[in-house]
Amino acid sequence: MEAVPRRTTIRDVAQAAAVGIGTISRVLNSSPQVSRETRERVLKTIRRLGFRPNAQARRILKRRSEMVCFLLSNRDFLHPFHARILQGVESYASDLKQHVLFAALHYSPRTPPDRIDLPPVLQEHGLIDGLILAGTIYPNLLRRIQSIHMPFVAFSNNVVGMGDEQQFDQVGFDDFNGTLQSTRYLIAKGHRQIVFAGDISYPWLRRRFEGYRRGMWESKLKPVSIMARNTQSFVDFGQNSVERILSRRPRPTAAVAGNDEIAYGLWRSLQRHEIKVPGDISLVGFDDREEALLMDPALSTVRVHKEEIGETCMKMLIERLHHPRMRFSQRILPTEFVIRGTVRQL
Amino acid sequence: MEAVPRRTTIRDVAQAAAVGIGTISRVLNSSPQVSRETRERVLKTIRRLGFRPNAQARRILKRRSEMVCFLLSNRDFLHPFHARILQGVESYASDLKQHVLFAALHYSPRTPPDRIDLPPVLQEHGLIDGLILAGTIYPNLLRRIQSIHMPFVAFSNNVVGMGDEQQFDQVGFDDFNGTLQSTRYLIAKGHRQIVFAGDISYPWLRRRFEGYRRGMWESKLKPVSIMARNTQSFVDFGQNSVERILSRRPRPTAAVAGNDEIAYGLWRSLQRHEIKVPGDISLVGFDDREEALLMDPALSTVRVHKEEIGETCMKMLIERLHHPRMRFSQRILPTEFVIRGTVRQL
DNA sequence: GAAATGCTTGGAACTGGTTCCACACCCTAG
DNA sequence: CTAGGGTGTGGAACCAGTTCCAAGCATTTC
Repeated sequence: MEAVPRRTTIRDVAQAAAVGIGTISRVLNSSPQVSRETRERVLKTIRRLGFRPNAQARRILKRRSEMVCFLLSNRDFLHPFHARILQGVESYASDLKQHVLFAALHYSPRTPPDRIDLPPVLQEHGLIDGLILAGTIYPNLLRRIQSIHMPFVAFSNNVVGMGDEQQFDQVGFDDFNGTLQSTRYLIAKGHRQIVFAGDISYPWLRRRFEGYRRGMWESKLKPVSIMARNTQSFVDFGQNSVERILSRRPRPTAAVAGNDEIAYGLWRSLQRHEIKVPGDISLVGFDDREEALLMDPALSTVRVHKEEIGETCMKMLIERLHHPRMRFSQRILPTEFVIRGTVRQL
Repeated sequence: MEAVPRRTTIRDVAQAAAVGIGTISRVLNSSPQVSRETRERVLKTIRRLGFRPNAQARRILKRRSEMVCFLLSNRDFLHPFHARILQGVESYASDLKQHVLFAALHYSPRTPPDRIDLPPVLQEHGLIDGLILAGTIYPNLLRRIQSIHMPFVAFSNNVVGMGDEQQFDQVGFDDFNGTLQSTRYLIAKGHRQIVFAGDISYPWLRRRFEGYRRGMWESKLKPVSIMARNTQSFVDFGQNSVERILSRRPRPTAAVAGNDEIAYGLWRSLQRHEIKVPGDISLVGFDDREEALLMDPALSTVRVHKEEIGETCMKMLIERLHHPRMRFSQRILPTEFVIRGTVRQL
C-alpha cells in the first residue's frame, strides 16, 4: 500500500504549544493536574494543528482495545431478530465509547473445539476485549472460546445441548412464561381445544411448548403438539401443520405457534383452505417479528425486546471486563404479550 | 478496570529461542530472509509459549488498522436488505484479514456538515482505514466525511440529492434496467394496461419508474403512475393504492410495484377485495426481499444481489486505500428478473 | 589466496501514545 | 527566614511491535 504521510503527533503539539509531552497527554485525558491557562493554550494548539490522537498507540499502553466483537455463528443470514440484537449492542456500546466489530462464523456442531477455525478477529491478540455470541451456539464453540481465555457473553436462547451448566455469562428471554401467558390468554378468551405447532427438537421451541403445556395443565386441559414432517423452513412447517390441525376431532379453535414464522405458515395455508382467522380459528405467535405485522389481521404474539437483549449483553460484558473473577451471571428478560387481531372471543 | 496480566511478548520468545527480536518479527511476517532451521525453532517456541502477537502494536508501525467501518445512516433499523450488504462486506473482508466495525448514525438532512455528530469510531484517529456508507445518504454527510479525509465507498442507490456529481466512489445496482426488464416481461405476456405503484419522490423509485416508462414507451403504451397519499410505510402505500388501481377504466391487468413491500401491500389488499393474483391481476415487485416469498403465490420480482453489493463495496474500498489518488469510480451491478407465480399469460 | 557476493542474523532506533518520578515554584506555618 | 506541603510541569522510560543497518559467515569468482 502507498505510504501514509506522517501525521501530527503529540510531540509536534508539545513543541508548538511550548510545553512538555506529558502535559499534552494530561490535557487529552482531562487530568485535573493542569492549570487552566496551560490547558487552554494546549487546546487551542490542538485545534490549530487539527491534531487527533492515534487510537492504536493509546491501546497498547492501556492494555484495552475498547472493542468488542459481535459474533454470529451458524446462520446463513443476519435475520432481523439478530440484527436488532446487534443494534442494541451497538447503541449501548457507542454510549460507552466502545466499538463493535461484526464477524460471522460457520462450524459443525461435531467439530472438536480445537479444530474450529476462528474468524480473523479472534486469531489476533489484543484486538478485542470481549465477545458477544449470537446465532446457534454449540458446546464445542463455547469450549473453544474459553480455551483462548476471551471473556464473552452468550445470547442464551439459541444455545444447544449445554444442559443446565452455568459456566458462562448469558442473557436471554423467557420462552416458558411467554407461551404460558399467551396460552392463558386464549383460555381466558374461552378457548379449550388449543394445539401447539412447533418442532420441539429445537430446545427453545421445547421450552415454549413446556410453557404452553403448563398453561393447559393449570386449566386441566389436554395439551396437543402438532409436528409436521420434512419441512424446509418454519413457514413451511406452519403450512404443513394445517392439515393435521384440521383433521383433529373435536376441531381445535386455537393454535399456539412456536414462533411467528410458523404462525405465518399456518395463516397462509388456512387462507387457502378458506378458513378465517380469527373467525374460524384463533392464532398466537412468538417473537414479534416482521411477519406478525404482515399478516391480515395482524398477529397477536409474544414480544421479545431484541434491542434490550443486545444492550444487556453489552452491559454484562463490560461488567465482566471490569471484574474478571466475578461469578457467572444469567439474565432472563421478560416477554410481553401483544394483543392484535388474531384471537376471537368464544 | 482491573489490570491485565503481562503477556508473552516478542522479546520473551526471542530469549527463549535464543535469537534476536528481529528474527521473530521476520518469522511472524513470513519474510523469506530466515533459514528453515531458525524458522522452525522459532515457530516451535511460539507454540510452546502460546505466543500471539499484539495487533495494536503492529498497527502503529504499519500505519494501517486493517479495519473498516460499515456505517448505517438514518435507518431506525438494520433491514435484511442492508444486513445482507453488511454480510457481503464481512465475508469479503474476512478473506482479506480485514475487520469490520458496525456503527449507526442519525442526522437530519439539514444539519450543516460540520455540525453532524459523528459516531465514536470516526472521532478517533487511526482506528479505521476507511468507511462503507449505507442507509440514506444526504450530501451533508458526504461533505462531512470528505472534510475529515476518510476514504469511503457509498452504496449509491439511497444517496439523495447529489445530482450527477461523481466526487466519490460508489457501488449500486441498476434500478432503471430492473423495471425495464420486468415491464417488458409483462408486455411479452400480453399485458397492455400496466400501472406503476410507488412514491416517485424517492430518487430510487423515480429511477424505477423511468425504467417502467421506457418499457411502456417501447411498445407505445401509456405509462400510468399510481400514487397513494398519507401512508406510513411502503406496505401501507401498496395497500392504499389498490382502490386507485381498481377504479381505473379500462381496468389494469398488471401492476409494477416500486418495491416488494409495496407489492406485498397490493397483494394483501387485493385479497381483501377477493381479487385473485395472478388470475385477475398480475404483479411484479423489486428487490427480492423476504416479503416476495411470503406472498401466495410467491412474487415474481427483480432480484438484487445484496451480498455482491457489499463485496464490491469492500473491494473498491481496498483499491482506494491502495491508490489514494486513483480517479473515483462507480459500479452499477446488474439485476435479475426472477419468475415466480404472480404473472399470468393473457 | 584475495575479493566479491549472498544469505542470515542481532539489535538499536523507531512508532505515538501513557506513566511516573524529579523538580520548580508558591504559599503557609513555625 | 526556613521547613513543609501542595500544585504544575518536563521528559525519560516504557509498551510491543517493525525496520533497517551493520556484521558474521559461507560460498563463489577471478
